[in-house]
Amino acid sequence: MAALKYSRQRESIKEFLMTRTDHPTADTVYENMKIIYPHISLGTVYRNLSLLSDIGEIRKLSNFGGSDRFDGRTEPHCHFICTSCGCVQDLETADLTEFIQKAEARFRGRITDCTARFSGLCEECCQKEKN
Amino acid sequence: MAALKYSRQRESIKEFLMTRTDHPTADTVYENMKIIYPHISLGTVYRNLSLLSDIGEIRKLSNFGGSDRFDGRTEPHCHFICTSCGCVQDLETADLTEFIQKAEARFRGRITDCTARFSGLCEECCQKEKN
DNA sequence: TTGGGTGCAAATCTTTTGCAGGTGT
DNA sequence: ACACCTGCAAAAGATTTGCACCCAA
Repeated sequence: MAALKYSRQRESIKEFLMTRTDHPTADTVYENMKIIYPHISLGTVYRNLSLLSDIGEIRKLSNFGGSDRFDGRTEPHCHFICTSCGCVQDLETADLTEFIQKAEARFRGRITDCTARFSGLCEECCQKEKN
Repeated sequence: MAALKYSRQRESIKEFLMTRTDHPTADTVYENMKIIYPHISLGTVYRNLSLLSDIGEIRKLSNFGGSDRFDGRTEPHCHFICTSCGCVQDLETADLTEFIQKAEARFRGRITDCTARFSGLCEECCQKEKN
């Protein structure tokens, strides 16, 4: 494991993700970083996203249908994706730990993490459907 | 929705998936189909996998780190991926429905599906670690 | 000074698609 | 015959990587 050196790009990427709750894609991060660093490259964004997610400072949400998304919240929580508008939201699920324990009880290996993803209609799309 | 016509390639792909429990990637399916149909194309494999998954005869498991994987089992069940060897296994989780209900109780939209994915060490890798 | 970080561009990998010809119904 | 399906190849997207230069420690 290489020693980590400070980089303002990486700090900005992390800060940016902390301010967002919509789980942006790498490209969205890139677009926003360009405002601050006009010459930043997509490669740098990917490298840092991957690095941050490796050291656990952000979470990478693999394929919700298109590009990967990134999440500044690292505590365990679940995600919801709307099948109509495609938005991704956080979901509070208090029983995640319990759920993991139950699963581990009947599994012959070791479970350390769980990613639960719900899908359906978000509040907004639910409303629209009624009209 | 277009009318569905029989195709031996599609049947073989489905049959193949039913015999496997390791959730192969499109490329693995392709390699195996080539044994039966030497001239089959990767495009055909992708088209059929996507079609079968649309009509619910197979399940598509999006990004477990690399390519998508496909599952011949369609009843609700969870998956486990080993962080060490990368294998993907089925996991029996009886309480999935209950888990969904609990989540829906505190959500202001409608939840219709849930995909839960566990990670950790599989039985084999657990053993190896002890040595 | 040194090794990590960056920008740039090319390369890779996965998946999708246009097209012309083949095939089930 | 009419759609749908296929093989082939090119295209499209997303992510990774090689390289030369830059910068934090």
